[in-house]
Amino acid sequence: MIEKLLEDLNEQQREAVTYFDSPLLILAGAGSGKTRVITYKIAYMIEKFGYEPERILAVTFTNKAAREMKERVEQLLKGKAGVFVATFHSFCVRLLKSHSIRVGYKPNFLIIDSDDKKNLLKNIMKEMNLDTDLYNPVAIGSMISNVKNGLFSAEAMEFRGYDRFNDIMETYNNKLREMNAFDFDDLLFYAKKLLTEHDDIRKRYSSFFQYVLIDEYQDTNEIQYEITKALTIDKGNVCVVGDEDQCIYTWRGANINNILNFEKDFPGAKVIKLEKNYRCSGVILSAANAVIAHNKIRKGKKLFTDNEDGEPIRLFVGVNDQEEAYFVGKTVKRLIDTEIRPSDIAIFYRTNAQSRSIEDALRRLGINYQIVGGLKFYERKEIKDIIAYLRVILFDEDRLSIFRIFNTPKRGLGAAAEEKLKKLLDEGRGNLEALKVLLDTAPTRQKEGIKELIHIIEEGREKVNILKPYELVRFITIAARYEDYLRKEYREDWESRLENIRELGNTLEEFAERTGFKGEDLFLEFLNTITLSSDQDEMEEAEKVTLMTVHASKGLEFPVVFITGLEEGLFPHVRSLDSAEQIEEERRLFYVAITRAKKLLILTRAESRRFFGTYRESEPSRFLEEIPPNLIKKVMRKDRPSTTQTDKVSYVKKDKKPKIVFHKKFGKGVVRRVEGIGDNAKVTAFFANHGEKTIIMKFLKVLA
DNA sequence: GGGGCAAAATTTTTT
DNA sequence: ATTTTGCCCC
Repeated sequence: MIEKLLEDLNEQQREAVTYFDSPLLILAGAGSGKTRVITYKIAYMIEKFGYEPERILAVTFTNKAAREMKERVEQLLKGKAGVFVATFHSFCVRLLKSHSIRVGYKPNFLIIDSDDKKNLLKNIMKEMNLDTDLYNPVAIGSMISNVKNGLFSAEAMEFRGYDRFNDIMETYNNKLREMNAFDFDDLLFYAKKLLTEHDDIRKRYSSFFQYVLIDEYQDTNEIQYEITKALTIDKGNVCVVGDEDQCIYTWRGANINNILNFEKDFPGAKVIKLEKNYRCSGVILSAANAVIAHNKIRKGKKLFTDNEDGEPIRLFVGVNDQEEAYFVGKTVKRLIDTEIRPSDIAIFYRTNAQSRSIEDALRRLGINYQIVGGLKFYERKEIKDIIAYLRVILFDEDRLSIFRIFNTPKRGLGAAAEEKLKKLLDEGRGNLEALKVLLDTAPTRQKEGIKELIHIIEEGREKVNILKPYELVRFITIAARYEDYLRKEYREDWESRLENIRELGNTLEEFAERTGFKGEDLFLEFLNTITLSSDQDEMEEAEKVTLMTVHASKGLEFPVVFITGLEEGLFPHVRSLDSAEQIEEERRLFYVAITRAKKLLILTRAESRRFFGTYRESEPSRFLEEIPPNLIKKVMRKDRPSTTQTDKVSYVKKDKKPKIVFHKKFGKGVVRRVEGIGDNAKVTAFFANHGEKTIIMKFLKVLA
């Protein structure tokens, strides 16, 4: 049966699937059927050689990709396969679950996100009385990350004038250890430590896994390389798949040399190039080839395709970013009005800040869209608050979360009380005990607030293994009077925030059903899973246009792609102009963007763009000149944006009859204004007995 | 301790 | 231009 499947493949793909004699590097050009090759290879191993699925390790870049790969293998094998598909981070978590004791951690560890990391560093540096100009928490955080990833030593930082760097990092690591918590880098760092410094562990896993596949190998860092090597160097049972032309994460430690030097690092390695592109139109592929040919740091591939040339690439130049956004919106609308589905369209930009003007334009034109990246569901304040309560209930030593909820909602506990709590915790007490001591010494007007907190923690701990997960969320919401707090602090959108908390409860229930975890374990697993969720993992499959940064678009494809902001200083970004290497990375980024497009590619730029409130002239991106002019058709300005474009509110059209809506509490109302679209639109309506109210659309019924 | 105001920061890309 | 932070006063 598997032999029959091989007939679907071209010669190079087939060779890539069936080759097992030595370590294998598959240089997979964009759209060359890489996922197909990996899934067929896994199916082939199982069918032909009888490999045990759970002893095949496949590492992907996102959880979404992992899920899809698993599904596709199971489709091929017509049944459950149980292949071990993970991201590097989730693989490391699995490893640490079993062996964390060896690196001085308990197995029920917590993973902290970058927000926690920032707060922790902020506290540490405040305590050390450091100049916040030089010692910026986020900057120091990324330096710590670089040190943990082996990019440079702590001494190098001290040499650069950060003479307290080592102290900060040590304190930071100690605090994490006291909290039994890992940051993102620690997961890789300690997993690598397990595999390289504990030979029994390395032997156990390298003999357990019959084969290891690593996808997106061009974006692996030093530590990930070491992990790969530790797992496979004995038997050479490894296949890495990647494309050096798509390496776009060197700034966070990805080492392009991992892929460039694979043959040196894995003796006897074989290299197979996949150069036939099945995704892009001829025109789009020619443009991509022409652009990437300007790079020097590469192994060199030349993609070709049997696809038709297709439509020319369009280029639009707007006077400013708003006109650019308006053009994008209008064009999207026209495409949707004809034959294209919204979910077939993606709009890319270099920096998150650019999304704003595009969003405004789409909203004004009534186009449904989703943003991949940006503020994630679990990063919303109300969600982080409730999660902090959960964490305090679960982890007595979680110092970050106790401070987050200490006076949220307000319960009369200010800076002085916080300072006292801090002292008590510094003396080595757990959260609960510290609060109890605090209660004894607190002035009368603070006692109630502290009692409330103690009650939530004690009661929560009793209930955590008894209540259903969403009931615990409800208990917290009620016990902390969180709904009152939302009503008071967020008059505009408290309802949708409360709805988000309910959604958190639902997600917990689903997670419980799907994974079978219960009680404390459930919450712990859930928290760690959401911390490791990527932007793409949160992507919806709804009928919406998708907006995202070029980085976030990695691995995806769309029939229609817009690449916006093609200007010097923006794309390539101004912070990447100092070196040839950085320019090459920007070019790879542009190459990634181009090759996401299947049928139609639309490029845009603006002659002037707003930065920090003031307009600045901008030159066309050098990358535009690298595309052969005969592939491009310039689009002329036609309809200008309306002169009232500063006005973000779209008023109800006058020629239409007034809409009447119904609300559970306020009754019938007449719509005055609508801001936004869909379920999340803010509707301002006049209610006979309650006056004008602004309500989220999903809480309203539209009456005929 | 919290509300109100002025000053300062914001924009690279993220697991 | 908008959002976040920091400071002052009640």
